[in-house]
Amino acid sequence: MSKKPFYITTPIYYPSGNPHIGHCYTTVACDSIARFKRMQGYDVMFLTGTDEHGLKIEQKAAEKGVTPKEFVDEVVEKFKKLWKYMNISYDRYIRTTDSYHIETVQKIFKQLYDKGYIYKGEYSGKYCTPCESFWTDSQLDENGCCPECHRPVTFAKEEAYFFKMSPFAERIEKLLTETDYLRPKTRATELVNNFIKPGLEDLCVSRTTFKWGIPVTFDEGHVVYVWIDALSNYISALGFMNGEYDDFGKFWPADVHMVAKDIMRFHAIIWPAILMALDVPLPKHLAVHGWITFNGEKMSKSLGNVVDPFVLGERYGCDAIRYHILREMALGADSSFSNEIMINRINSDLANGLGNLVSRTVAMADKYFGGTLPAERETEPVDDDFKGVIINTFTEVEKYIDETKIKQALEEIFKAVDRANKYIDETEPWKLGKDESKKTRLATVLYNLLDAIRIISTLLSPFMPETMPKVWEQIGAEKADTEYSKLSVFGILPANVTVHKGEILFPRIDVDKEIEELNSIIKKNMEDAQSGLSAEEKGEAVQENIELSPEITIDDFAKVEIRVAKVTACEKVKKSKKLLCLQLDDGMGGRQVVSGIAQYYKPEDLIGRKVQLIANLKPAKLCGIESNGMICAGELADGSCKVIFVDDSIPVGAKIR
RNA sequence: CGCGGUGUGGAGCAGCUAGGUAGCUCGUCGGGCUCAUAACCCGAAGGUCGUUGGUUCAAAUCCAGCCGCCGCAACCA
Repeated sequence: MSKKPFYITTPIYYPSGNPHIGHCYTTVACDSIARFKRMQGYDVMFLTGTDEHGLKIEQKAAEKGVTPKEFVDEVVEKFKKLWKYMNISYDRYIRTTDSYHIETVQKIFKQLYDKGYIYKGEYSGKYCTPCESFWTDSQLDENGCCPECHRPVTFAKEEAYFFKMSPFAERIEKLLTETDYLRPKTRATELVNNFIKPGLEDLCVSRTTFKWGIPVTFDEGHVVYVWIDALSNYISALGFMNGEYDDFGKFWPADVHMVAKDIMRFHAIIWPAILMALDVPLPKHLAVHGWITFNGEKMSKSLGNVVDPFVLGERYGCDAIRYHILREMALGADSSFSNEIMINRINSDLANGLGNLVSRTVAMADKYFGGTLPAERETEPVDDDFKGVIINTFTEVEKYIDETKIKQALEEIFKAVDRANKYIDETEPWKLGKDESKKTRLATVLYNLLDAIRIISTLLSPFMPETMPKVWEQIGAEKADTEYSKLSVFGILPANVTVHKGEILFPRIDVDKEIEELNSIIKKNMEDAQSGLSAEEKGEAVQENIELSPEITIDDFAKVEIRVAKVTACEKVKKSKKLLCLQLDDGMGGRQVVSGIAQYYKPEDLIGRKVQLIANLKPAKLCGIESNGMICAGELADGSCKVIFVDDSIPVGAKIR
């Protein structure tokens, strides 16, 4: 009987920086499912990897003065190191710089071209030279200017290849709304309304503005842009259109692609479209999860709250980290990673619940029987309910795993832990231990507990692969006792099982003390990050600017008219997150300016203050509101900005030069 | 009138599709127990289920309006 295949993937991560806890999230989840499926007897292919092309990598490498390949090689090693540390059992690691992947991408590109799904297009008048970017008609702003820098676009005859999306719109809509491809399905309407109903736009799939990518074979100068390059890793890794592997027939279509919500769109719309164009079956499920937030805030390097997985692992063990991540993860929703929640979870579930259960059970077997139970039994009615609950756990967990609901699966397992702790209270083994005539009953109770722990720990082993073997050692379970087929049967451990008292599995953590220490680590990281950032980035930014901005003459400068203006009124632009609408007294009758600083200033912070106004800037509309000029602000390293206020002694309308 | 989601005891959530005693985890308080990692077990307190109105014998659950929060789109002139 051949094993049934199961194919699960993480996204391929973009190695422009070091891996962090966010990367762990998806990967640990996939790893757990992969391990579970292996335990169930599936032939599992678990794929992860890195998406190594693109402009950003090219730039980062240039900053460091190394080649792009050298740059990614280094980061990839860090990813692999982290996965090893987190016990990630991937079967294959794909790098988009691997030659076989390049081969596949080039062939896919060519095939889609030959089939007519990819065509060569031109941007006539839709190229922004300073941004080196192409824009489609609908991307341009109200004035037909570049949506990034809002300078006029040129009629440069840049050419690019496009992938036709529209032929697949209907099928994709059905895929999203009528099948259970998307998990959770709640976001399907959002996708359909935002992207499919307005009409799917053709996708730009090649670039000529950077070199670090897979060359288009039949058109020199063009490089395959991210979509086809990155997404097709899921099939190139199986040997689709390349000679490296021969697993496509076996493992495709994928059972689960797991991704975070920010790249849901690409996997929900673009990837199916590419596959449809290739006439290849679609993957079965796309499991989307949220982001890790830290104390309620989105994780961000500039905030310094990026948790280093290695630091956490050192402190609590990587299984505890894995458990917390998995236990908090809900499909679709964000999950919090505050120190307090994490520590409390580790304490209550792992230390007090599971760890203590193992500890007290083994300790009693040790204390009352010297470690080895006598084989005689004496059952009582209370045992039946207990055994029933434990055995039932298996069915529930299996069901949840098939639905990619890891959180619920873990909840189910820990219900069993609670039930076992309660069983100890029901049976009061410490009383039995004092009565010589009840030794047989006592042995029965302890045996039931040990066998329950056998089931619980086996079910948990895909999630906490490092610790569960230690449990087996303690309860005297042999490898054969922990087989999947024995999870639904009670009484697998030998009747005269011998326990081995061992180390504490999950030490209880002193919450207050620990949080204090973590906070100081975070604080230190933040300081390091800030000093590191500002030194590094400032230096580089200055250099870059000198290189990038061409020299201008005094005449050029004279074209810019900067004047002092006073903010007379200010309000937030409704329905916009970033915009403030300012009324300015410019000494020329007043004007209205819209500025993207709402995240940093409240309207009342600005009213009455004097600012620098670029007075002769061409008017534009933002969110439908007219803006006549702009006010000057300084940009900080973290992307925020500070308005440059003017000394009150300078009169309104004064020209700055 | 851009699109979608969400608002439930101190915190985090389930319940809402198929209306009918409001449930779970953590926390708090009280009790029990002592095998165990100050762990475990039992019990209690604590909720106008965002708000207003409607449908109904009956609404957290259906409908409409309003308010708040989040996401997407848009948006840093």
